[in-house]
Amino acid sequence: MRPTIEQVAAHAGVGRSTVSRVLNGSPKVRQKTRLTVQKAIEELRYTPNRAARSLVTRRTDTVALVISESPERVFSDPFFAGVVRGIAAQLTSSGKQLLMTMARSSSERSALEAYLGGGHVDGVLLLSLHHDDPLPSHLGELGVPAVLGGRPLDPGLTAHVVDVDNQAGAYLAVRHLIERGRRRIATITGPMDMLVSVHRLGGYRDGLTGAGIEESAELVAGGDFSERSGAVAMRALLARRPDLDAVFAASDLMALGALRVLREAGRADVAVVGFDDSPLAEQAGLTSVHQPVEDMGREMVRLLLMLIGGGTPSRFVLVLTPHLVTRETS
Amino acid sequence: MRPTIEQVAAHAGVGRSTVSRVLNGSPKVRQKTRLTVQKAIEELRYTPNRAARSLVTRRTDTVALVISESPERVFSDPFFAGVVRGIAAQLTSSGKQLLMTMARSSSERSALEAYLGGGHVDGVLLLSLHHDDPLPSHLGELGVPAVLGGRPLDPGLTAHVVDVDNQAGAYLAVRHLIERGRRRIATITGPMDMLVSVHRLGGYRDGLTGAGIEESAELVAGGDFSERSGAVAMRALLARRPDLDAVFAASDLMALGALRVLREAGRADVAVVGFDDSPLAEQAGLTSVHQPVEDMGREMVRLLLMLIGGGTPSRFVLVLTPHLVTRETS
DNA sequence: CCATCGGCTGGGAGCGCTCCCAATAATGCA
DNA sequence: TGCATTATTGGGAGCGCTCCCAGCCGATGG
Repeated sequence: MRPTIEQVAAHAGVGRSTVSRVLNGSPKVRQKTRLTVQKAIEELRYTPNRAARSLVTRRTDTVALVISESPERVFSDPFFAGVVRGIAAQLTSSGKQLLMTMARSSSERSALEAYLGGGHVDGVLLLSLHHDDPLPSHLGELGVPAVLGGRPLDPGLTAHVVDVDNQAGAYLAVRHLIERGRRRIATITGPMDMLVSVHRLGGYRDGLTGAGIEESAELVAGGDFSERSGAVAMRALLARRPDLDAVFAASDLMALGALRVLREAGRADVAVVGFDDSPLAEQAGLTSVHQPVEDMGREMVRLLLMLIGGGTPSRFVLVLTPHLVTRETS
Repeated sequence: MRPTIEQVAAHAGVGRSTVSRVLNGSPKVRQKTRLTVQKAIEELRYTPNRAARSLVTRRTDTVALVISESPERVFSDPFFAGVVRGIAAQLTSSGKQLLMTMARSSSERSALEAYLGGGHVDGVLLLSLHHDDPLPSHLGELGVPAVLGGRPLDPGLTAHVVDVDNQAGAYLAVRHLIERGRRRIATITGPMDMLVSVHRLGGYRDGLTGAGIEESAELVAGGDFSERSGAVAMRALLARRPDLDAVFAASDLMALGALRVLREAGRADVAVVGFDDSPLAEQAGLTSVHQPVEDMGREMVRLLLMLIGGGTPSRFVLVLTPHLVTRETS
C-alpha cells in the first residue's frame, strides 16, 4: 500500500498540513521542520496521490496534445517531430506532463472527447485539425482551454491559434522561382479540407498574379502531403503539361515524391521547391520554405499556459513568419 | 461550473447512487429509471470527474507509453510507428487512454518517474530501453505494472517482456541465401552493446553452421544500424573478400548502404538481405526479415492489461516470430 | 387481507489531498 | 521580564465519486 500524507505526517511527528506545505513549497515552514518532513517523505518513498490532489485543486498538471492523424502520418511527417520537440521543451520547463494522442477514427475521437472533458487535463493542444472536427467547439463549451496549431478552416470557430503564414511562405517560393526565370510553374497542393492547403495555394496564386502570369488549372494537382501522393501528382502534371519548368509542392515529402518522378523521367530541368524545410529537405538538397516548427510548438504551450493560468477573454491568433531556404533544386 | 453527480441526481429526481449505477452500467436499475437518468445526464452535459472516481476506485484507465528516445529518433524510425499503431489499436478497443511520453534527459526522466509513480496511470509500456535505465526496477518497487518492448540487456532485470525472435529471424535470412545457392555469406552487424545485435549475429552463425558452412571472421563487419555504416562495412568486406556472394545486414538501412556500394562497384551478383522490412525495404525491392511490429504493440498491451487486471506472479516473456519477405535483392 | 420476499433505491462513509482558520510557539520591543 | 506581534502549526471541512448497507415498495402466496 502506498503511504498517505497522513502517514508521512505521523512518521515525521508533524501535522498533515505541514507535510502538504512542504510538498507544495510553501515558504511558511521552518527550515528544521522542512528537513524532518523531507526525510520522512524519503524514508517512506512517498509520492502524493494526484487524483486526490487534483480533486481539490481542480488542476491535473497535464496537457494533452491531440494530433488528428493516423500514427503513420504522424510518424512519417517530420513537421510533427519539430512541433512536438518545441512543445516538449517548453512544457517540461513548466513542470507539466504531456499527454500525446493520435486519433483519426470517430470512435477514438468520442472516447478521447469524454476523456479530455472529464477533467483529466488542464488544457489541450490541437494539431492537424480537419474541417469537420467538432473537438475545438466542444472543448470550448466545456471550458477546457485549447490552442490550435494552424488556423481551422471554419472561420466561425473562435479558438486561440498559433499559425505560420502559409500564404506568405508559398508566395516566397513562387516569387523565387519566377526570379530564377521560371514561368510555367505547377503546384501540388495538400488536402483541401485543411486551411494550410488553401493558404499555400493562395500564396501560389498571389505569386503568379504578382508577376502577371496567368494561372492554369492544368498546373494544379492535389496530394495529401505524403511522398507517394507527390509522385502521383507529379506524373499527372507531366502528362498534362510536359512543358512545365517548375513545381511548388505544399510539403517536403510531396516535393521529394515529385523529385523522384522527375528524376525517373529524366527531367532535371524542372525546378522544385518544397514546404517545411524538414531535415529531409536539407539532406536532399531541396529548396524549401522554412517553417519555424519548433517555435510553433513553444508558442502554443506559452499561449495555453497563459489561458490555463488566468483566462484571457479575447481571442489570440499568433502568426509566425516563414522564410525561404535556397538549395540545389531551384 | 461542471455539474456533479449530485446535481444530475436532483435533476432526475433520483438518488446519487442510482446515477452512479447508470454510469457504471449496473444491471440493477429499472429500465425506466435508467432512461430518466440518461436524459438528465444528457441535458446537463454531465461528464464524471475522473479524479474523484479514480480516488476511490484506484484506477485511472490510462496507460503510459514511455519511449526513451528524443523526438527526432522516435519520429524518424518507422519501427516506432508500427509499434505505436499496434498499441493504440489494442488499447482503444479496451476503453483505456494512451499517454505517450518521450524522455531522454535525466531531469525529464525524474519528473516522469514521479508522475508514473503518482498513481496517474494503471500501467506502463516501455520502449527502447537503455541499459542504465532505472525506470523498470523503480516501477517494480512501486508496484506499477510494466511491460518492456524488447528484452533489456541486463538479464537480472525481471520484467515482463514482449520481444521479437531476432536470432530466428537472422537464421531465416541466412538459410534463404543458402537455399538460393549462396555459400560465401557476409554479415553486417549492429552495435554489439545491444542485445538485438548479438542475437542477429547468433542467428547468422546458426544458419551457417546448420548448412555445414564454416564461418570466417573476415565475413563479419560491424555497423551501427545507419545507412552510412552499412556502406562503410560493405566496402571493407569487398576489400577483404572480393569473392563473397551474399550479405545479411542487421538492419534495412545498413542493407541499403551496402546495396549502394555494391551498385557502385558493379557487383549486381551479390545478394542482399536486410532486417526490419520497413517501408524503405519495400520501396527498394530489398529482401528483408519482417518484424511483426504491430503485433508487438498489440501483445504488449494485452500483457499489460492482464497484469493490471489480476497480477500474475510469474514473469512473462513473449517472443514473436519474424518471417522473411523475399524481393528482388536475393 | 396480511406477512414475506426480493428487486431497487437512497444516503452515510470515506478515498487522500488542499484550503482555511484558529491555536500555539517564537520573537521583538519597552 | 512582560506583553504585543508575528511566524508556524494542526485539524476540520469538503472536493466528487463509489461502495456498502439498510430501507422501501410492489408482488406473491397463504
